[in-house]
Amino acid sequence: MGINPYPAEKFDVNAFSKDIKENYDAEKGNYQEVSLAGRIMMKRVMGKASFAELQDSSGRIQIYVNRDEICPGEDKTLYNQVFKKLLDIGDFVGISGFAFVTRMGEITVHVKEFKYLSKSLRPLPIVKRIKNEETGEEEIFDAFTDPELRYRRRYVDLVVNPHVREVFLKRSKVINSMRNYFNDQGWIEVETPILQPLHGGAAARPFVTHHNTLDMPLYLRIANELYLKRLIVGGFDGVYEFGKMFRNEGMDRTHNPEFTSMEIYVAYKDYVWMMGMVEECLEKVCVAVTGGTKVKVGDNEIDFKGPYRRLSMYDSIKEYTGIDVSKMDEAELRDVCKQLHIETDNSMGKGKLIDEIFGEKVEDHLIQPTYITDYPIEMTPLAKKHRTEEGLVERFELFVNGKEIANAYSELNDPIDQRERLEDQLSLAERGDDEAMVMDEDFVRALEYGMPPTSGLGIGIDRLTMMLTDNASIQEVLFFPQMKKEV
RNA sequence: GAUCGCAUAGCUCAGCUGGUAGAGCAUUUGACUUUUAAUCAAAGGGCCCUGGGUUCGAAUCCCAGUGCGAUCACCA
Repeated sequence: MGINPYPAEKFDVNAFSKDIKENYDAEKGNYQEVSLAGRIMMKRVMGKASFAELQDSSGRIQIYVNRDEICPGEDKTLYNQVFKKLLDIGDFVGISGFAFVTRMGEITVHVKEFKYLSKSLRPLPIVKRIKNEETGEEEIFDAFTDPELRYRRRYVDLVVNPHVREVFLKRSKVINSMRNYFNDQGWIEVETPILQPLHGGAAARPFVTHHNTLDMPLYLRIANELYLKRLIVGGFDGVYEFGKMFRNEGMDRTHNPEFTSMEIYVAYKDYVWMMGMVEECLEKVCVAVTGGTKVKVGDNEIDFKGPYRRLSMYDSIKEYTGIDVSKMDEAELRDVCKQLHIETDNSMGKGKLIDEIFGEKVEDHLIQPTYITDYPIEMTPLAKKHRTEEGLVERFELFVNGKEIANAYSELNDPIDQRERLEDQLSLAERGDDEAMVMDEDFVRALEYGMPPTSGLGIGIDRLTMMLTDNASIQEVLFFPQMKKEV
């Protein structure tokens, strides 16, 4: 028939379905020469006239096709063969025509020209949506819901499930609004190595790879903290990076082997200042993504409007267990764990025991955004010692809906203290702790050149997006979550 | 890593105590010039996840495996 199913030339679009549906006014007579392109998602043929639904990037709109209008001469092939027979759901077409309202009251594009843009060889899942006349709610039939198929063929998921598309648009807004906020403060977006000779900056098992020319092992980064602090040494006042981190650990609904974190370091600040910054930033992000400061997460309504409650870790334990652990030694803490029915083992030090109690008894209660401050020194080798409290560091984590979404310190900039703390980690590693940090001599050397007092912050972007889109699974906020091999 | 659940047509799902594989939508053919989950008439469509076993006979029962999900443990 001489029809190219995959034409090379461009097709100029001058309107989107959403704009037409929102702004068409029969009295004004606007949108009388529109060109749209998209996929055919439904077809209703009735002899010499037909209706179809065209889906473009903004949504769907009904189109009306009349045989004698798209085929004015004797040759009715374009309508009878091409439109009625060959055109399948999922095919891309370009149309030109004018907007009007049907007898049923639906804004529709009356097609004058019709062009094949691309053929779909595989059938799309057909998802039907109908408005229930009694309730007014939209009911969905034959939804494409199988999680395995949705994740493996995300492209199909995105075509047929508009709510999925919406999640990823929000994810983009999370990152963009945060980036805009940082840029407005004059901080610099930077990039640091993903392939690192040492996997520093966090406690996790890395992925290992090998560089052929250098003939040396390289690690996919588990964190970028140590590199960002080198840049503060180098004289930047504020640096931040959005980037993928890689951890070779278990997978579940909140863990993917690669995930996105945002880390920021600002010179001449401390963790108290950082709490104020985070409040301001998250409030703006929440408004950008959801339109307001309140967001529904599961059964709770979270309000991201600052200021957030601030509670030291010891006080939080006292509040939810009635026990003051602040002066306890390791043996006493072990007794407390026993009393609270928390399992412990001998490798756990004082810091770990406190963390266990916190995790078991406090975390779940922290629904509205809450800063937990001042952590035991043992678990935090990169944070500065507390200015007044012995045995603690200047650190906070932000908890929302019972989950941690941000972690921040007054950064340790004393090179002698830093070396000792990393050496303590080494001895932990020798005792069998496979999550202990490694010594990074160059990083300590950088601190020896002098780093200004600095506050640093890390936010898990995937987790934050899950919260702001009310998704319980990380796979719902990643386009392509890691899957096992397809059989 | 442990426990539990699921796997049948392109999609969503039935399929009982074992006896020729089912529906709706989609697809194909035909009718229909403003329909809207269009309608009406007809047709095609299956490695019942894989491999063993029990049985005269297995989608169904048993064992093993694979994939996915949920809960738990570890972590962000």
